[in-house]
Amino acid sequence: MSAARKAYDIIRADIIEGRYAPGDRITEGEVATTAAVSRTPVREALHRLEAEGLIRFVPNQGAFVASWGVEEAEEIFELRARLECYAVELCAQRASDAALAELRDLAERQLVAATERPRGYLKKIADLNSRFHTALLHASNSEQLRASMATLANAPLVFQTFRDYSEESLARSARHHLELVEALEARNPDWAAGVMRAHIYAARSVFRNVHQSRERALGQKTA
Amino acid sequence: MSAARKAYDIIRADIIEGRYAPGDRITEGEVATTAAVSRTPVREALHRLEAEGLIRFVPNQGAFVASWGVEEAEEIFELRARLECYAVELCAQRASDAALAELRDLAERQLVAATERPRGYLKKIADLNSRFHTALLHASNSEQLRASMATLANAPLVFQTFRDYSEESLARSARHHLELVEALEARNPDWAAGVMRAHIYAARSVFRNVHQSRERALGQKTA
DNA sequence: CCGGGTATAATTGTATACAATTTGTGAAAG
DNA sequence: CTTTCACAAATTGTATACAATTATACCCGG
Repeated sequence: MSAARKAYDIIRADIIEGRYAPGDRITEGEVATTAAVSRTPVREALHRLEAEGLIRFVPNQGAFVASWGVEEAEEIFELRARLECYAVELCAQRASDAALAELRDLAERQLVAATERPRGYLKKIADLNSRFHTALLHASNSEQLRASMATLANAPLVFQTFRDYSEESLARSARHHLELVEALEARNPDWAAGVMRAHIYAARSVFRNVHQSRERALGQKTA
Repeated sequence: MSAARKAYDIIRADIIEGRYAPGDRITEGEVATTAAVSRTPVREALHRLEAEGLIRFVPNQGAFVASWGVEEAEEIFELRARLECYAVELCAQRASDAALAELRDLAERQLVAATERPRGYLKKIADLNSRFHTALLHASNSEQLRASMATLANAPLVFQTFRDYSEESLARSARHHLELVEALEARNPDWAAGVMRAHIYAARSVFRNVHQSRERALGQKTA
């Protein structure tokens, strides 16, 4: 594995898993030491992460972990709704049978995990969910779309909220995926887009509820 | 100006203005020489351009100028339709009066240029058009949207097709901009989005016609 | 004449060294 | 005691040097 990739993986994991807090400054030297590579590939990784929206660069000051307000989160959901709907429309026209089979497999395993809830099922669901959306994007086979979506691959947003999903919401999310596959197998772009819209807006609704709960909790704490 | 920015500007201009053909390989050393900087900032610029979709990286082989088929062009128009519609919806809610005034000014000047056609009006229209869409994006005030659109800032597509616009198409494009401003001033997101959709799909139509003409011309040539 | 393989050259990937800018500290003046 | 200026430490930005990988050219065998 290349040194740049190594640095990228480490920094990304540190951000997503919360070892860097939003707004934190990431110094190149520190990462270079922990990753046991030089600063050059670290800079490369940081710039890539900036393009993906996980960090922001300030000239001559370095990299800071991006922080989203609730407003920006709403925008991300809106953008995902529009772009992923387009993705599934393309999929309905283009996806190979093999790709559809893979999507079905992922969706079915996610539904099993969501209903049977084995040990560590939350992590498993998050992983399957991520792979499902990635596979979808891949099956849409559009380089331009992939590039646009890359900036929204804000896994933190999805990842962090997953543990706040109710059991029913988790199952519904998995069922959305399954219905989406059905729509794709039927080669019906409108159906697929409709399911995807519902999927994203349902996720936004969960996010809003969680956020409001947190706000209330904070309000009581400070009061 | 930083060396990285310098290299970025040079490479980008070389691609957009056709000095690099699609599929061409860009070697770091060559750029470093012409830009009079070291390879380090050149690599940085290349990676940024990759994020913006203008070039593609192959590991251990370097950077290649991206090439779009007609299929990819269609995708870019689709993506622009969806993203810019969202942009104007945000604008209708958020844009300051000053921003609206600037947009109106740009649109009016474009209409004048399109109807009176002074010397060098094509370049002027291209410039005003570009500034209009940039101002729109800025007024929408969404960092996430800006990042997503950056990957589609494929000026080559817009720039090259402008000289193929008929006089009527040029005027219509300018009128679209004016009506869009009117919709924004009325704070009506649906109206604004509708105008934008029409605007983009009209542009796509022109592109298709031009493309088909070119195809025919090529067909006769080779026949 | 053509295909394969090896050696050489060119290019990318990485590390290190240096320059430029910023930030933090501390002492002196008010 | 606070503020301001200067200096020092730290960090980013860039250049250069080196290692690893890939492309090319040439020679040899068929």
